[in-house]
Parts: sequence; structure tokens; C-alpha cells
Amino acid sequence: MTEPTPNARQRELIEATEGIHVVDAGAGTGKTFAITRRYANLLSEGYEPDDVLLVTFTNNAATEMKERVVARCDYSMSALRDAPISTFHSFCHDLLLEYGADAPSYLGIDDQITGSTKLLENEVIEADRFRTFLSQFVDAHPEHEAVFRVLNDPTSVLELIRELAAKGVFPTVDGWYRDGEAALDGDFEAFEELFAEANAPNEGANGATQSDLRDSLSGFERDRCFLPDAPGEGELRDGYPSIDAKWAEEAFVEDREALKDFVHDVYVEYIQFALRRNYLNFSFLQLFAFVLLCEDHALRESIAFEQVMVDEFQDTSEIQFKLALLLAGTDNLCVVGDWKQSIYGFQYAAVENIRSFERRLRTYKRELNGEYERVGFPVEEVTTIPLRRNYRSTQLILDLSRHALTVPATGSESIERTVDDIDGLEADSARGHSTIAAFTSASEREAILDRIETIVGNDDYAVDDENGDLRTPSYDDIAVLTRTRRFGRELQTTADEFGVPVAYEGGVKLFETDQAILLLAWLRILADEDSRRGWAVVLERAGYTLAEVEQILDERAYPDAMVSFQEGLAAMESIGAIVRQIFERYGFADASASSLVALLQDVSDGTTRNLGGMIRFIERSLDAEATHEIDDNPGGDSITVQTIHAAKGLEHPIVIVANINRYSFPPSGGGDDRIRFEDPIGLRQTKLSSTAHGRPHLYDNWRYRVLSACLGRDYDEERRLLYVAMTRAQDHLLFSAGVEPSPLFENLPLEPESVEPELKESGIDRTEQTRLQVSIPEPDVPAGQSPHALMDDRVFEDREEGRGIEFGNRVHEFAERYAAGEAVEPASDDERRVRDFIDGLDGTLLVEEDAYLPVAVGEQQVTISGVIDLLHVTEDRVEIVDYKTDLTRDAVDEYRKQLSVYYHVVRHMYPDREVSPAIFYTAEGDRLEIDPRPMGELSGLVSSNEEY
DNA sequence: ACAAGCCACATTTTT
DNA sequence: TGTGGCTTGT
Repeated sequence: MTEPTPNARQRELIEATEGIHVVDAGAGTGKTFAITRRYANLLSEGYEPDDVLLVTFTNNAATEMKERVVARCDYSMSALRDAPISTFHSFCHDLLLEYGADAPSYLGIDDQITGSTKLLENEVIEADRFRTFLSQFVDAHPEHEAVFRVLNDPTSVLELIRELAAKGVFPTVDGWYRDGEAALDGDFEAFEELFAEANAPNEGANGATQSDLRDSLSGFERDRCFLPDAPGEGELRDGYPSIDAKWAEEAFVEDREALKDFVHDVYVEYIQFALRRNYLNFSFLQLFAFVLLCEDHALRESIAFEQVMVDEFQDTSEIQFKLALLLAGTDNLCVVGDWKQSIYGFQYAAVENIRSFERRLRTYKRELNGEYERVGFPVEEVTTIPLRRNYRSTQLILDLSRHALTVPATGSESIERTVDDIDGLEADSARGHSTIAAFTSASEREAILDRIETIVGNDDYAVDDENGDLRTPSYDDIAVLTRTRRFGRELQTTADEFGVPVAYEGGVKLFETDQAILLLAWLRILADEDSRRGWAVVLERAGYTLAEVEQILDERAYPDAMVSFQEGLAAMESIGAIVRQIFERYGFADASASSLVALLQDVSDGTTRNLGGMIRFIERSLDAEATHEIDDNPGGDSITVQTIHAAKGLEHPIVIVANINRYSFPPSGGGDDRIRFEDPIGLRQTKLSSTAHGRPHLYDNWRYRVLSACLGRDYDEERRLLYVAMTRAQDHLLFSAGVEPSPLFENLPLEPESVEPELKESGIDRTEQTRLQVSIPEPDVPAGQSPHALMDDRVFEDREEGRGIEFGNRVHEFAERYAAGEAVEPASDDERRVRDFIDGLDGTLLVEEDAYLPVAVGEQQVTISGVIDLLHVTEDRVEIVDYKTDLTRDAVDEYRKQLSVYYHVVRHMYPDREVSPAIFYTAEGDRLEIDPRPMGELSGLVSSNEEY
């Protein structure tokens, strides 16, 4: 990327190195550019990297920032390796490792954070542990029986804990940390306002009509069973057009002591449970870092940074805002973001952090300074710098995108804001070549592909090139953005049928899908290993409440239908048949299910595994976070399909926003969590356990029903999502829906066209994509032809004790992260050897580089793709390194082919340097140079991927 | 025009 | 669980 000259606003930001600044950085306004320049400027003003904290949203962004800073200043990559440029999570992680041993003591918890405390990233594994925890918890606490009875899903309680942690509500051993309890109680006055708003009469054609609240309470008792103290519908809706104001208080005031006690005890004991098992989750990382910085004044003051910058501030949570304040030693605080792009509410990001920055800043300073002055700097003066000049899109696209923020997302929703209230962006380019179009079709996926075929090679959709000229578009220029992953996967399947080249972004974590989780549960039942865990999952899935599950497990009185299903499974001959049977029962018939069937069948054929072996295979895959790509990711000219979330920060010449349909965008149906924490009503339970009619029964909580009717649903984030999708487009922007378009689609100022796709199946003469296939000689395992032959599966499987797939993956993962400059500790001798090896390299390190090599095979052009573990680039040489955890050298000939491919790719990338491929054997620390094979020989070792 | 009641429909995003 | 589309009643 060429580095342009900053515009006036950008320069203001770059040079404003003192005081509090909020940068309202619209989409495509050169935010990253300005931040890195500002960082470089700080260094040139004499700040050391250690003085400047730069917080990013992802680890990738942190790496990119570092690279771009290196390009702008005198520091080298290795000098910035340990500079505090990171995410909140990794910063907290490092902080706790160094100073956090006793952080839990501030909550009254004796357990420590030690060197062996690990971050547990895998949610499935954590959910599994939490389930175990909760089961023990309820046995130990019969006093919580009444609330526990209400639960139907353990992960919803875990999710509640995460939410509380993100909002700064922490437990102590005997109460709540600081003013946590007030948040749980809620804010009645704030609720009253919401109540009044929902209860205001509506304007009809002739006079007032009933309020939204009264309307939504119609059918109050239908399909519900309330406790006897609930008012009848007639009584509740007696008033007209509004219901009586007394109901605000009647509904809000409720005895919640038992609920609060339950949540408290679960929360604090789960923290202890985790610490004793030497793990923390993402939430606890931030929780303990916050507590530590809050309580240890000397530490906070010694750490405090002279400069703090936070990027993507619209996606920060309450706790992260407060962490930033605790880490800032001066008022040199700069937050950068765009409220219009806040799309991570489900991670408890609070748009208000940036929308009401000044108010929150003052409130949080006051809260943090309660009995001790933690935030010493003044917060009265805040300078806002708006970045409005957009270097990405045409004015047509920018003008339309503002409408996304004001479209009603349901038929009845009315929005007060108008387009004129939205600050617009100014396009830098004066071009007006944009096509903006919308289409609907009964077969939407085919219509999209059809449209793509029209676009490619068509100068009506010409695209800006770097030099300001227009050029003909290719597949590469097109991105299809979707709200749900599912549609993307389906689109890919259809694209494969019609031969349209698609790169679906991000492999699927196959073993973290519902399918795999249920499968693992049934296998545990069948093998009678951990069958209790298996049954728990199966029963929860079937809709039993946790209390019922506990009872069934204790009495081993499983439902008859399940037992006979189990017996049927036990009689099956092969694992493949068992898997198919299970999926059939649950109606799983999608890509994940069929990939699992294929993969597991293959694994069991290859090694004649028993059920126990299969269970361990799945467990290890989970542990290694194996991403088995369901679909191949071709490297050549292909369209991009990704979720809108994944597209954040990216840009594409042509964007098709797809699947803007009812039920999908916005997605319908919310959680059925029984315990919730919502602002401003606080902690509530939707159901109540009572014996009011003689027998224990779960009653609906009428108060919650009234409260939630006042809260309504907020579709702002869905609109922002649409806005983000639209502002990814540089040149052309299209919208697509099926037969039942979402109001988001219908209400945009567009004239949709109804389309009948005329796609022909075309499998001809297009560049084929293939994964590099290397067959590995296997000494004792019969070779199965695995289509999913990630080599690791075959080479390392069960070869040696403790050196399986998981081991290989871990070593690679460690190597990747270590080389990328992350603070990871080696966990095995192999990893120590990798570390020593990397420490000995003095050039630039490039990690996990994608390699694409076009090869002619007969008449066909084939692209081989692979990932290079490490490139070590010095002034005159480039070294290719591939890590292998093999104990033998059996496979070296095959590896030679693989390295040869990389060799030719890298030669092309660095024509003027010497290129040397090498294998690093981690078991001995041996570096083995490889003599690459000539290009001509390589075509013989690729095979088409058509059978995929 | 308005209110009320009934039915069918589909379950997301990921540091 | 809420939404939209329908019918029925005032």
C-alpha cells in the first residue's frame, strides 16, 4: 500500500499528542494509517515504545499495526516485539502472569494465579467443565434447589457470568465487589421512564389508541401458568388507552434475594473451580486484571502509561473502558472508533462507550475514584476529531449507506432518527460509475451466482484500479457478505455445483458444532465411558431442565425412547453406521454432518478403532481446536464469501449483501435463558419454582412478562451490521433477498428487481484448485484415502505416546505465535527447541504465509496451495522452514515435494534473493536443508480435488 | 379503524 | 419468543 500524505484532520490526530481525544473515524477514512502515524510521531517526540499503550481489537490488527509502525520509524520489528501493542485480552494475560498471583485474594479467594494457570479458549471444553461444576455445585448446595430447578441449560448460566464480568459486576467470597450489587438490583427510575414511554397512547385516525405496552400485553395469560398472586389480564389492562401506572412498581419490585444468592454462589465458586484446575477464561482474565489494577495502587502507578490509544473503541465493553482509565497515567488518552460500526453487542460491547463518551468518562472516573484516587487526571476537556473523508467508496455508495442506519427492521418499528441526523462521509474520488441494485429471487443462491457470472468480465461493472483507471472485474473483486454463516455455507455448496469459484472464509471448527457435541455424547453413552456426561448433554438437548437431568442421572431412569435408540446403536456394525444413525435421528443433513461422517468413517477404517479410540480422537481434536475445513479454500481467482462480522475492516470492489430475508436478517428468536441480566431491570428470572398448588411446578413469572414488554427489542445493531456491509463496497453494491425479504431490504430506497436465474452447469475449462497432496509412507497403519487428508491426520496419528495430531498442532501453534512475537511459553521440549531456533534468527519472520503455485497438468491449469510455517527473510536470503514433529525421517522424500512447491513460490516472491527450503525436526532440533525438485516434476504430484 | 385472537414460522454474530 | 398474516368482531 502506498503511504499517502495525511489530510488536515488526520494530521490533527497525528500531531495531537496531548489531552483526551475522541476520534470519530468513519468507515474507510484512513484510521489505521492515522493511528500508526500518530504512534510513530509519539516515538519521534521521544516517547519510548514502553510508554505507549496501543490497544487493538484483534491480535491480527496488533501485528499489522506493529508492521506499519516499523515501516514508519527507526525501530525494528524485534525492538517492537514486546511493545505494548495488543488486545485487552492479551495485555491482561501478560499482566496477570507477571503480577497477578494474588489477584484473587482481593475477592477473598485463596487460590492463586500461577505459571501453570492457562487460558482456556475453547468454549466447548469450557462448557463441558462448567456442566461438571454445576452438577457438583447443586449437590453441595441444596439451599439453591428452588432457583436451580428453573434452569434448562448450563451454558446460559456461564454466559450470564461472562456478561456480568464484562459489565464489571464481580463477586467476592462474601458479597459483591464494590457497587456490583446495585447493578443487579437495577434502576427503578430508569425503568419507569421506559415504562412510561411504552405506555404512552398512540395516535390513531380519530383520537388516541392503546399504548404499545397495553397492546403487547394482550393474551397475557395465554399458554402460561402464573402463580396465584398474578393479576388477571382484565385487571392488568383495565385502563385505556394506557394501563395503570402502578403496574410499573408492581412488576419491578420483587423479592430477588434467592436469585441473587444463587448467582453469587455459582459465580464465585466457578471462579474457584477454574483456578483450582489451573485455567481462566477470557472474561476472568479481564476481571482479575481489573481487580488487580484497582486494588494494588503501587502496581497501577508503576504500570501506568504516558500515552494510551484504543482502536475500535465502539466495540469495547464497560470493563475495557475502565481498564483503559486505570492504565492511563495521564490524560493523554486517545480513543478511535465509529459508533455506526459497533456490531459486537453479543460480546457485551457497549456503543455508549463512544456515543456518550464524555458522560461515561466522567461517570467511570467518579466510580473508580470512590474511596481512593485512581484516575488522577482531569476529564473535563475532551476534543473530538471527526474523520469524514472516505478513501474507499463512491459518493453514491456512501449516501445510500446512511439509510441503513434508519431503516425499520420490522414492519411496525418506527425510527426517530432520520438520514439527516447521520453524519455523512465524503468520497475522495469523484467517480460516479457505481451500480447499485437489488434483486429478489425464488432461488436466491442461484440468482446471486447468475449475477456474478454477468458481472465478471463485464465493463458495466468496471472497477477502480490503483492508478485511477477503470478495469474489467474478475471473481477476485466480488465479495458476498451474509448475516449468518449458514447462508454462506449453502451458497458455497451451490457454487460448487455450478462451477463458480468460491473461497469461503474461515474453516469451520468441525468438532465444535452441535453435531459433533451430540455425537460425542452418544459415543460416551455407548462406550460407557463418562456416560454420565454423555447423558447430560443428550437430555439437555431433549429439553429437560437441569434439575430433571440431575434426577434422571442419579436414578439412571433414562427415557424409554432413548434407551431403545441406544440399544439400536449398540447393535450397529460400524462406527460409520452409528454416526449416520445419530445424525438421522437429529435431522442433521448439512455440510458439517456429512464431513463428520466422512472423516470419522475414514479414521475408523484406517486404524480399526473402537468407540473409546473414537471418543479420544474427538476430544483431542477439540483440544487442538482443529479446524477441519469443510470446504477447500482455493487461492486463485475466486469470489469471497464471508459473514459481515468477518468483513469488518476489509474492503471489496464489488459487494453483494445477500440473504436479507425475514428470520435471517435480523435473525429471529432469542435465547430462552431462564436467568437474565438486563439494563435497567437488573437480574431477573423468567420462571419461578414453587409448590403453590401442592406439587413443585415451574410457573411463569408474570412480572418479567410485564418488564420485558417495556424493554422491547433493539434492532440498532442489525442496522449497523447492514451499514458495515454496505460500506465495505468500493465500486458497486448489490442487495439480494429471496421470496420473503426482510423489512431491512424492503424499506431501503431501492427498486428491487425480480430475477429468474438462468445458470448453466459449467464445469469446463476453469482453473482448477487443489490442495497440495502429499502421500506419506505409513509404517503400520493401513492407508485410507482420506479426502480430508490434512497431512497431520495421517502422519502423526497415534504414532508415539503423546505425539498425536494434537501434539503436532500444538507445536505448530506455539511456533506460529512465538514467531509472531506473542508472549507464549514453550510447553514441551519440542517447543523449547523451536524457541531456541527462532531466537537464533536475525532477519524478518513471516508466519503462516499462504503459498499458491499455478502448475500445468496436461491441458489443465491447477493451483496448488499450502501454508508455509515460517519464512526467514534476510537481506540476501530467504529461508523456508517447515516444522515436523516426526521422530523418524521416513517421510522426508514426501516432504521434499511439499517444500519444493514452496520453494518455487518463494523464488517468485523474492526473485533477487537466494531461497533455501529446510525442515526443522522439533524432536531433535535438527535443521535439514532440502534440495528442491525442478518445476517440471511437480505437476506429477498433484491430483484434482473433484471428488471432494 | 381498531382490537383481539389464531396460526405458522425459524433459532446469529466470535475476541 | 416475536413477528406478520390472517380472520372476526365492534
